[in-house]
This record gives sequence, structure tokens and C-alpha cells, in this order.
Amino acid sequence: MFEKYNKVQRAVLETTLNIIIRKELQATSMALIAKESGVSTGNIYHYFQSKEDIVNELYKAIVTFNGEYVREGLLQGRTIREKFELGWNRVVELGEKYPQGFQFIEQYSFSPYIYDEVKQAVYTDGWCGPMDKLYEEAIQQKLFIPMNPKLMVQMHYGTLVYILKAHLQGIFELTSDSVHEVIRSCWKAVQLADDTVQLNGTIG
Amino acid sequence: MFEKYNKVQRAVLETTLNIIIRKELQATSMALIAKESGVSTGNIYHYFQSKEDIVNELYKAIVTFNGEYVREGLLQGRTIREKFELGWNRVVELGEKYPQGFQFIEQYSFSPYIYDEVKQAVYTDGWCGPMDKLYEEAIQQKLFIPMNPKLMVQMHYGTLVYILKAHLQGIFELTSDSVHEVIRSCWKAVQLADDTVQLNGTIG
DNA sequence: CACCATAAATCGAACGTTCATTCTAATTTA
DNA sequence: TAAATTAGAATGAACGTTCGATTTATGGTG
Repeated sequence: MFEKYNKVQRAVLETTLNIIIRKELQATSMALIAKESGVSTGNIYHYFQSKEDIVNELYKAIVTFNGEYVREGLLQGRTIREKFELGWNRVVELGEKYPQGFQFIEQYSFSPYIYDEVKQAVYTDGWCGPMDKLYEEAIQQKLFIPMNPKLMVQMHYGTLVYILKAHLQGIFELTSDSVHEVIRSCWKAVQLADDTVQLNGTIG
Repeated sequence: MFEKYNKVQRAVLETTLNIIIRKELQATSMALIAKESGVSTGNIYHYFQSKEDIVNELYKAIVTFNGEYVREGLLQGRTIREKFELGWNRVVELGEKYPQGFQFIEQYSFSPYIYDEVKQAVYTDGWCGPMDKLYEEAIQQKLFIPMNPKLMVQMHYGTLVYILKAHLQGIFELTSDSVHEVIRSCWKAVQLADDTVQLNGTIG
């Protein structure tokens, strides 16, 4: 997750993420980060400008990592339908494999603590852009209903975020089957009606 | 929103909500709450046990308010389909009319700062319980596919939360038409296939 | 209605603690 | 031996909370 950073920076970023999720930004003091990461406060300030800087760097790193991971999935699909399924599957995988990163982005994407320029990274380094494009194509090819593609992507992302949230809170289990079913129902939600009829039979 | 509280409590809760959304919990000091609410710190502690207490009371009040508002919508519908549309419409209305309350719940529903007992309020005083029941009925009546109703409710709530979030961040506009279209597509996502066929014609 | 005694509400200065950050000295590395 | 790295005590500001004083409301008595 933090490959491009050195040992000290990585320890600091990992520890910070850990504490923020466990205890809340408010309770994440530099003294605690120093203690748990094994890096002295003085040394932390040698690699980071401030506490704000650490948290924003953390945000940027996670968004970039997530972006690469999902885009890789999108690339692997050949048809639009395949890209759709592989892409969203990767989003769910991220939530399951890296729950702290997922929770962190969810909790702080709205926070004033994260600089606006850093939030923009979602579109430049994340997966939103490529996903928007995929939806535009799907509309052009009459697979999806004519709707604002950005709105559709948000809808589907929200769907997955919330089943992940509920899953992480232990409200229900998530099997690969149920995830698949959810993703299929996302497709169904926005597919052009003609599609369904072609699948089920001919009009009277 | 804070009808059951007295003047001072209301001023404190409203101010706190305001500052938290504007500046972040971390930057919400008692001194600032006192200054902006016009209530001295000493007097705040006459009505609240601690800062934590204020924030948790705020959370509880908003969840209860939202719960009442959505349940009222659910009651007004006669058919399942009507309840579905009116209920979710109210959720969107809440996000539009009371964006601060909406954002606050979104941002802190995962936070360790909110006591677990207070989080439970979503099910006891909120609208999740009644909505779950509606979905169970819809499954029994073969309107919806056989899927975990809790999972379905989370899916649809996530859908609406994310179009609201994007809307509040100014990514796109939300008309009552587009909201209606989104809610209809939520229904479509989980409706039993037979339904569609009956609408479109007979199977060849 | 005036008076006073008691209680409730309100205030803001003061307290002790904790915080982010700095600084200087020590240590390691090249 | 010079530069880069690391350490942790020191600093001053800011924090949540407390407390004694002051104001306002209440209700019984002459």
C-alpha cells in the first residue's frame, strides 16, 4: 500500500491509519504515533511537515492504491459487461482486504481536514474517471438507460459501499455469490428495457 | 429538529452541529461552542456532562428525527410500491432539507466517538426496522427476488446516500424527476423477473 | 404588593493536562 | 570527518473541565 515510501514514512503512515480507525482522528496524537510506530516525534517531523501533512499524505496514498487496483480490474475485462463486473468486484475486494483504508477514505472524504486538492485525486489518480467512461460507452451502445453516467457510477458505488459497511459491522455475511448477485442487480437497475425482453421472450 | 430540548440545550446542539460540519470534530472546542452559541462554558456543563455527551446527544436526536420523518412517509403509502417510493423519497428529502444532519450521521456513524448504544438507535428509533419489514413483505409477495432484505435495504440506502453526497458536493444537480428515476431503478434492481415480462409482453 | 430567603441558572476566570511542534545534542552513515 | 539521521526533553499554546461568584427566578410571609 505504501510502496513508494521509505521505511520510516511507511511505519508512520501505517501506524497513523491504524490509530485513526481504532481511536478517531481526535485521539490520534503525535506522541501516540511516535510510540506505536517506534519513530521519535523529532524524526517524524524530519519526514513530514505536520500532522495534517501525514493525514493528507495517507489519504492520497490510499486513493492512488485503490485507483490502480480497480483500474487493473477494468482493463482485464473484454466486453463492457465483463469490465463492469471485474471493476466493481475489485471495489468490493478492496473493502474486504484493506478494510482500514476503505473505512478511512469513507470517513474522511467529506472532512475539511483533507485539502481540496488532495480530494481531487479521486478523479485524477482514482478509478472514477475510467468508470465514468465505461458507463458512457454503455449508454452509447444502448446497454444502459440514458442517464447521467456520473450519477449512475455514484449510485453503484454507494450500493457497494453500504453492503461493505454493513458487512464490516457484522450485520450480515458476504459471500462471493451474494456479492456477484448485488453487482448483477446493479446492472439490472440501469439496463435498457429492450435488453430484458430480448432475454425473456418476444413482445406479444 | 431539537423540539424536546430547552432553549440552552438547543442552542448548544445546533451550534455544535454547525461547527462540526464546518470545521471537523477535532476543531470543535468547547470555547468555540460557547462563543458561537452564546452560552458560557460553565453553563454548558450545567446541561451536558461532557463534550462527548453533547456529540452523542446530537447523534441520537438526529437519528430519531430522521426516523420519524421517514416512517411517516412509509405510513402514507397504501401499496408496497407506494410505501417504497414515499419512504425513499423522504430519505432524499432529509438530505436536501437538513444537509448538516445528514452529513453528520454519514460522517460519524462509523466513528468510535459515538457510543455503541447510541448507534443502536438507528434500529430502535430510526427507520431501518420498518424498511426491513417492507422488504420482507415484498419478497413474500414475490415482488422482489429472494435476497437478504437487510442487504437490499443497505444497497438502496447506499445508492441514495451517494447521489446525495455527490449532489451536495456540486458534482451534479438533483431534480425531483432524476430522484424519482433513481428510486425506480432501485426497485428494478431487485424486482422478480416475472414482473418485467408481464409488463412487456408474453413469453414466446 | 413589597420583602426577603432560597434555589436555580449563568458566568468566565482559573486549573491541570495534553497537544503539536521545535530545538539541541547524540548517533549513525557515507 | 562531514553530512544525514535520530532522539527525546523543552516550550508555549490550546484544550476540556471545574469552581466560586453573580445574576435571575421562585415562592412564602407580613
